[in-house]
Amino acid sequence: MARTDDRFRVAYQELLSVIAQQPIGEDLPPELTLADQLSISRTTVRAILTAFSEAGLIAWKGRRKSILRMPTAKDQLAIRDEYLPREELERRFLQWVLRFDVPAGTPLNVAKLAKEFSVPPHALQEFLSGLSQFGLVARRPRGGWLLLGFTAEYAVELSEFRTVLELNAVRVLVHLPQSHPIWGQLARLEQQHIDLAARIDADFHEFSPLDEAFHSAINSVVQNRFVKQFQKVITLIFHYHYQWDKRMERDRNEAAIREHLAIIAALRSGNELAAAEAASAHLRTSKETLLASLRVNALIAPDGPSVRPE
Amino acid sequence: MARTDDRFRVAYQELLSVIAQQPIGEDLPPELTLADQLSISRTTVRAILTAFSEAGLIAWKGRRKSILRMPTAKDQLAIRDEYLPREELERRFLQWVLRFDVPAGTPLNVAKLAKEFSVPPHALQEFLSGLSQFGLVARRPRGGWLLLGFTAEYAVELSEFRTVLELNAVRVLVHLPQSHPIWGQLARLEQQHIDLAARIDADFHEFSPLDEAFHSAINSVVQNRFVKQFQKVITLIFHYHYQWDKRMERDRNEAAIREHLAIIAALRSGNELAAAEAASAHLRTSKETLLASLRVNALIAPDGPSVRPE
DNA sequence: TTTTTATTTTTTTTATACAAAAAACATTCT
DNA sequence: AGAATGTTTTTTGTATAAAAAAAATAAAAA
Repeated sequence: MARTDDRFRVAYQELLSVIAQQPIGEDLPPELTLADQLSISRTTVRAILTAFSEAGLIAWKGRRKSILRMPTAKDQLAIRDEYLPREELERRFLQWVLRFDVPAGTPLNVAKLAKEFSVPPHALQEFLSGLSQFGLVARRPRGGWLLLGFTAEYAVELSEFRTVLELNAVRVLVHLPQSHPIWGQLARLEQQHIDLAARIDADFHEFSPLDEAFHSAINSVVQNRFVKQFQKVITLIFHYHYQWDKRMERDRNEAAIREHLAIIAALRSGNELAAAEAASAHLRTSKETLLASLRVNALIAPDGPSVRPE
Repeated sequence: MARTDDRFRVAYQELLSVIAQQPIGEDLPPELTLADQLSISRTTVRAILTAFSEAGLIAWKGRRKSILRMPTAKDQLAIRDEYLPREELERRFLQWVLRFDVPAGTPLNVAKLAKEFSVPPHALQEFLSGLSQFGLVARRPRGGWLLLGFTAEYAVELSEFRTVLELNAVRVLVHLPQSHPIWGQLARLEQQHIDLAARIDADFHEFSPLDEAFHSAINSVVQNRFVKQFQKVITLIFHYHYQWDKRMERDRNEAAIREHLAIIAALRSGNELAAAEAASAHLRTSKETLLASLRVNALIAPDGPSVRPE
């Protein structure tokens, strides 16, 4: 039919709670002010005010909008959340792709998938179009979409690309002056690594967020929109896979902590080659881990969506 | 209404010309064979055959489809080409963005633009969504799209990203064995550079394609889908800008040829550092040229939609 | 039994309609 | 005059419809 009135409903509820916190008889600010506060257009503000007026919540005449009574349960407006927000779709779809490694070349049915993920079909279409930039899906020559899937080759190329970007960041970082905030950050991270290493037997699962913090700190010294773009996918994919492969997690994490500490030390030494070598070594292990987790996942989930390790 | 029958019309014309080249009385191959030949589904083949049969072109009964008469001018079907193919849209849109450097933050009207570029609105929507990955456009918080535009910062970040990728390629290339085909390719390119240098006064515009060939040869040694993805945008943007800025074209090209030759020599020496340094120097000039062309373009194209004293 | 055709069912693609929301414009009140 | 409101016009997002094309299935002929 027409576009949803979700925006109206959300703003309605918001304004309702504003009214609830004010005394009866108080005047509301001008429409434009309300529009700014609620981040909506004046049109929508007026729609809400009309609704309030009809409900007897306010007396609206000219530029006076005085509160007549406190809102009750009856004034509440149900907010339908049939549709997922874009980010949630992204998360869910990637999870779907990465979890059951769907065979490369599976055709996707847009209408069905849209229902499954509870988004309008065109939203999914657009989302797929975005994903095709990352090579996870592709448009079929005669219409429709193909899921290219998260294959071993994909993982290898992603790892290599990650290495290129991160080594570049390391090369930049190593020459930054002592006054740069990154050094303080690294010192804090170093301490956290040492702390965790001391109690690794008990708390080895605390490593995952620390890993993410470490790598994102290193990459933060490169201010480049293209790099950031990819960083998003890279962290997402590495992070997901990390969560599954539970074999040897303790040992793996302990080893990674040592590698991280080696990188920090090398960075501090100011020796570009040494730093690059330390980072390179760590990224190599990381790549191997990713590939191993792919293989394991292929073994434990060989038949369709039935096996959910959640 | 419904989807267009462009596919039908194109295939119709194609099959018509096939018939025209065969004697009367000849039988056409099975539907599936025709479908494969024309790259369409059997359904569409049958639709065409039905049309031919009704026009008295063929006698179609069971699995016999014999040609009754030669096609005449009346049998021709007009092919409407109202819509641009995707690639053409991409080319045109980028040209539009890059040419009139539209101020950053201009809102885009999807419906109008779709008409202007003669594509269905949703095709443009999808295209914009793809472009947003490259940071040229962005979705507005409250609906609609913003053209972020090709700003100087964008150019700088793009150049830097290009440098990261290309230096990586150089570092890989320098260690490749003599038997690798890239060395032969480089030798041929070197010769072409020397040739062009000798007649630079007359033929300096021949440099542009040579430049593209040179850089794409270097990058070809990195087989990575993410790298290739970006290579596309990078070459496109650099190439466009290269074409406009005609100031000092001869001198610029001559200098670039020298730099290219220096890179080739350094690569051949097998010295990674020297090669990286040579490439780095060239990419620096290239970045400067791009930035200069941006400034010039802002000066020489002060009419049209671009005059905005900001 | 295999190949080819006939028929039916899905799926994709486009157009259109329409309400919601935003934006632009005109008017009124302080 | 300037701020706020009332009114009108654009634009956008979603649903629906419908045709085209593809895919799947059943039937028939070689």
